[in-house]
Amino acid sequence: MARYQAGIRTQARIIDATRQLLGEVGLEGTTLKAICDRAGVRAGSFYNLFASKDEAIMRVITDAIGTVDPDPEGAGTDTVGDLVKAYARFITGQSTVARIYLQSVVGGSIADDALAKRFLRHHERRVRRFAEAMRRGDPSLSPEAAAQDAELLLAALNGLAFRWVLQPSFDFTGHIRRILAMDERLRSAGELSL
Amino acid sequence: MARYQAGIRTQARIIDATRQLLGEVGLEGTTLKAICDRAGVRAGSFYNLFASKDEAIMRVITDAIGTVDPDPEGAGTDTVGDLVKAYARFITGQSTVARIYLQSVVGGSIADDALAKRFLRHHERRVRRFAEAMRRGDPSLSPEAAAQDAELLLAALNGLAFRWVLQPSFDFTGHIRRILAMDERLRSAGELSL
DNA sequence: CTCTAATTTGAGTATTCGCTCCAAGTTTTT
DNA sequence: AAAAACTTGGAGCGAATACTCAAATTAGAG
Repeated sequence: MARYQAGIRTQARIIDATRQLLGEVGLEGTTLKAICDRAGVRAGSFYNLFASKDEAIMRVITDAIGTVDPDPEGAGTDTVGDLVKAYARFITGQSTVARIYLQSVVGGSIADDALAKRFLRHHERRVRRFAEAMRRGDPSLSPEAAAQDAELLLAALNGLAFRWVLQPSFDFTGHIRRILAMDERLRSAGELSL
Repeated sequence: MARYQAGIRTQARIIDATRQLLGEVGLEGTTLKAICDRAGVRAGSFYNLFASKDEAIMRVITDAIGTVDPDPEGAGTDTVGDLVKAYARFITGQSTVARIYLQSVVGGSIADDALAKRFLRHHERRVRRFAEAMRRGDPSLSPEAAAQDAELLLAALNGLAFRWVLQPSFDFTGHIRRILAMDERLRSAGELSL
């Protein structure tokens, strides 16, 4: 949409404002007026550059999801522990986006199908990474079993993130460490999956 | 508020309508008008019996949470497997409430502190149940370790529920069975926690 | 420099929301 | 029979929402 420098800069200001607001006041506080006020722009300008409010919000979310992809090159040398740590960093570092992510999935307020599918693809990519790392750690693991174990481990991680949203004082990183220690123990013990 | 039969019946109709709507159109579709239309009541009557729309919604949620409490007597003979099964039944049977539950925790739209605290208490009670069952299965487990393991197991269960909301075709019960099998294996193997 | 198109403005619109108030009538309890 | 609770029907408030549009301004390609 934007072709001139002015438009491009304005777009960037709007995205920045949207990102800030999502972090500060959440999804429901991020109104059009709030975005425009913070970006220093009238509603007319906004709609000259964006088709809808949701478009701006989706841009923020998808941008954030894209940037937190661990090991985007997929070098294939990560251990399960590395991936768990990367996940924990995502949650604690980008707690805003994490919350929005949970919120969008569960709420359905923004969740048009496109976004839901995107989240799903993101999740599946992550499952694949985890499964590959698991098989590197234990080559005897079948691809199917690894995928299921990965799904389960990620469920636990998401559940801990959820728990953290429910109670910010919850010791999220402590439980992550616990998972890491368990992974360590299991690997040295061999056999038992997950 | 309601003291006469008429008021009590109307209250029940309103609660029913609210519950149905939450299931059919979600939190954001459950407007005052929708509730009143379905209950066959004018707004004036509604506010004669409820202080606010949120009060009605909170009643539905807290009622639902109360009814799904497994083993309300707390007989103390459940195994971890029983509790996992009970949880799975809660999710698959009361998926509406489960979704609202996740939504309320994560969304903050209804989440006044009272409701958040209630959810937290509910979760903590569940953690306690799980931890007790774990210690019955393995008396050598310290209370602290059991509590942490319970927290982790519940995180995994919540994560699976979340995953199911994200993709309704997800094999939720299959993964639950997987957890049950894992629990079985670990118990026969002794030692390793969770 | 000029002309076109992108951009911005400022003042809207239309709708929905939760909620209030009231007068009049009905039902239930005391 | 009196009092209290309840319902109706409606009008309407104030605030918020996402969004629109004509006109003015500005940027940039030629």
